[in-house]
Amino acid sequence: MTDINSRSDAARAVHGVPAAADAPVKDALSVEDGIDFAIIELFFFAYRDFTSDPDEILGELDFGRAHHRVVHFVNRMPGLTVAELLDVLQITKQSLARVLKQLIDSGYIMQVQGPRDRRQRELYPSARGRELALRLAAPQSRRIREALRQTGPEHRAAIETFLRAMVNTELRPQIDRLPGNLSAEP
Amino acid sequence: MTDINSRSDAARAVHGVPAAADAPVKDALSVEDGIDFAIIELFFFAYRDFTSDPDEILGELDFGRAHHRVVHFVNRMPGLTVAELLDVLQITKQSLARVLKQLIDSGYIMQVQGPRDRRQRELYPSARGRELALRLAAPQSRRIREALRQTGPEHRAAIETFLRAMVNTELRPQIDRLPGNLSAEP
DNA sequence: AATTTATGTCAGTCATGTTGACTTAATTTA
DNA sequence: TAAATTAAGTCAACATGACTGACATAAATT
Repeated sequence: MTDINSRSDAARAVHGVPAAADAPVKDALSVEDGIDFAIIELFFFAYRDFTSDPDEILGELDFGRAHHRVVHFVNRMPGLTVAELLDVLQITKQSLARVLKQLIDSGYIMQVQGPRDRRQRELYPSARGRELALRLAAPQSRRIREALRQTGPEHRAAIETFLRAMVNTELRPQIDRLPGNLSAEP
Repeated sequence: MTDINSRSDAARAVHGVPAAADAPVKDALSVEDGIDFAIIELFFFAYRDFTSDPDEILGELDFGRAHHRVVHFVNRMPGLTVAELLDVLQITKQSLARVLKQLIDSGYIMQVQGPRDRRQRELYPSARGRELALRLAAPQSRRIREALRQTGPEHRAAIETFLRAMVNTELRPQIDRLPGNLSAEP
């Protein structure tokens, strides 16, 4: 085991660490510091467990979270183009390419040449892809249902409003365009 | 560009894809399928933007999200041991080792030999580490404050209850032990 | 006819997670 | 006290999913 209090010169250069070791801070950061730690941490733990349910199913199929996201949005917005999918996921096309190829090769997602613009590829789920999307969403939906039950279902609107307000303003129109959201079609 | 409707034999073997191409499913998955897509998607988008704020600060320091989590919990639970930190983060010690070493080398986190059990290493932030934790938490807290304002602050309790209920039951005691949460000290 | 756009692909890199094997020092147990 | 267990650290190899940059093809637009 190396010396318990040592520091490399390289780190000192990058971070400008003073040569003299300062004292360890022993008091905990707390709400008194003006930061909403309760919700910050709840959000972290909640999201971690929220994603763990589908992860198990995905593991069996040798898929990852990236596959989940693609399957999800293709099922929610069938016929969307590759460019539109990239826009929703906010990743690069090189990043999408691998998982999309795997999903197409294994028959979960199908491509159809764009009817107006034949350069485009419209993405659709196959029956198998539809089934997978439902299977992945089911445990998440169950978790939400149970959490809402514990909270009191009358608070549903407030929770939706809060989560929507947590999203960057410029992305909210995109969310509202998803099917089955109150604000969608007339 | 390769044939738009082709499928490898390998994929067919693993996933048991039928030889005949089935038809693309053209209707969108929707609330009518009995799944709470609204909250599933809001949670996804909200968490993505929630983590993007600190990501920018971390990028400047050549740190990542893993560093953020370590800095956060060491500041919230100063003096916790390596084993306790692993328990909170739910990662392996080899995974933690890299980022923890970097944080110690660059003077954000300090180790103190356990007073009772000298095998243990208690982790504390330095003044610099405390400062970083606050700097990373600030934009997240601001986002939450603004979202709560839009929702109506009277719904705060419901939102906390909901998020807490989204966490796996067995982890809730751990959350409640964090400082400044109503249910903590008397 | 030239340019732009939509998609796909190759190659390399990085961050962060994993498993497995092993060491050292300290504590606990038999 | 000797043996076993525990806390922490380390080495090596690997997987996933992100990134950048460069380039190819076909189709649409200018």
